[in-house]
Amino acid sequence: MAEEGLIFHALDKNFYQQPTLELAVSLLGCILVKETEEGKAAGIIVETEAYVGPMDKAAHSYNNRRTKRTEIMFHEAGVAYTYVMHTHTLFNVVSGKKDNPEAVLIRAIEPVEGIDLMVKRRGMPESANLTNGPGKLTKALGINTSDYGHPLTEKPLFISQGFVPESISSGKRIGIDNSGEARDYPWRFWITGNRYVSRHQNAEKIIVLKDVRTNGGT
DNA sequence: TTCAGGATGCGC
DNA sequence: CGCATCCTGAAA
Repeated sequence: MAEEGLIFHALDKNFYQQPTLELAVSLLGCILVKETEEGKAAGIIVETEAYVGPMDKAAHSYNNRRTKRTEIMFHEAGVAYTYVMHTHTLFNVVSGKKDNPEAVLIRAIEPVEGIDLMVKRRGMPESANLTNGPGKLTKALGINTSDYGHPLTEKPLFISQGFVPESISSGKRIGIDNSGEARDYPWRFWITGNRYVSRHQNAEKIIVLKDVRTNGGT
């Protein structure tokens, strides 16, 4: 029940200084943590998508489009990019060098702490449905547009070192069918077989990483 | 499977 | 103003 007392340690700025596609992979297995007055909630990142700035028609920052909303994507890596789509908040990790508007969308997490709080916020019993989508996980964690621009190296919203996935799959991104050729880029990544992944899709490629990398570590 | 909800940006 | 969108839950 009460999985309390887990200690999370925020990854430092250097972690985010890797190319966006690599960061999207490295984030898998890391822990996303949000603390509020209601309590702490955290989950393992199990699904990501890369959005690679000016040359990616699916990115908000395509063609260096710079608006009040996309402004934070031009910031140096390691801050939060939140925005509202329809009635849901989506959470991205800004990546790339300063003035390179790139980001990684967090699409799903696996709860590890504060599950009761997530159940309460989502208004439904515990199941994979709690956090298996980009709009669902923000609601479960209490992430909203007030987190826009927040450095992910600091409380109350941060990313901690976590686990090293044994296998990562990649495929086309979700929900970007009107983005021309970018539609087919295999820039979606997920932990192979994880039950919190938002949608089933045949992997174009499976990378077995066990013993090949360390996760956010030294 | 379809569809509305309703924030945000952008073109007309 | 009208329309599209990195989505979700409910209805059919």
